Amino acid sequence: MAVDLELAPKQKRPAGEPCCEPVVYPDIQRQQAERMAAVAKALGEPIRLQLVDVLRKHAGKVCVCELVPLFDLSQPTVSHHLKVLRDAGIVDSERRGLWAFYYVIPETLKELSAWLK
Amino acid sequence: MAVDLELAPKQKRPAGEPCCEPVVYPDIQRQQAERMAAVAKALGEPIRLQLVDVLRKHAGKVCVCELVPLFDLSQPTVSHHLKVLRDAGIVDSERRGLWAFYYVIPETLKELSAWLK
DNA sequence: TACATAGATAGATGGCCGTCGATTTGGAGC
DNA sequence: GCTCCAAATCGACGGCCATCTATCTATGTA
Repeated sequence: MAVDLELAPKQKRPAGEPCCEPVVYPDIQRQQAERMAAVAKALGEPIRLQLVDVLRKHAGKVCVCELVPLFDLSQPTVSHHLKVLRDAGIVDSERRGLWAFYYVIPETLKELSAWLK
Repeated sequence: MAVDLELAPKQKRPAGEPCCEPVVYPDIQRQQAERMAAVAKALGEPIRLQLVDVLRKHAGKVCVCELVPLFDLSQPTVSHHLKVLRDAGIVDSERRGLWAFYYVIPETLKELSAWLK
């Protein structure tokens, strides 16, 4: 059984002892994982990922009034999801008169993409 | 106001009419977005992303009994999170005697990484 | 001024999900 | 058979979150 390269309990140990040496997991990695998890969480809702998908398909910025009819959801619900995406730093918005235009911030997605790779 | 390249309401329209032409959003893209959202959702919990982080730091496979003491969580909770990751196709496991060894399936992460890029 | 419209916010509701302790499963060894 | 142990599953609880309707804010127009 080739467990040499693997992280396995080191040996048989007396009952009552902890099962194995704790693996080190540095705080820096922990913090970055938490940051990435926050971005992933925002993308974890199908509607939000679809919003991102639509937004980045357009070079410019997309009016909210174009986004709402794409989904079988109320306007406040879409507005809520856009806010979640904005709070996660995935999109940003810009107001022009009555209209609000949303656009993707590519760096945030790139950051997660790089972490996953 | 330069909205030429942007997705903006096309014109003033009579009251009562829908606010704008619906943007086309093909079902294929919708389906893939939903698949990617499922993966992102599984990664959206800090503990789960940390589990993935630990697993991929090791070339081989990691025993559950090594993972549990890394977090301030009960054994059933860690087991639950591992199951969520496995159901999403992000990790898989292999039993050897009393121990269970988990490992990352790199393709799934690559797929999401590519989608984000 | 008043009115209409786009989008954001507030508050309520229902369901999902993370967590736990208790129990079960299944393999190892006696 | 029996016991011990690692891991998974069960059942319950509590909090978070997606959704809605209703309302508010802000801007444009008459």
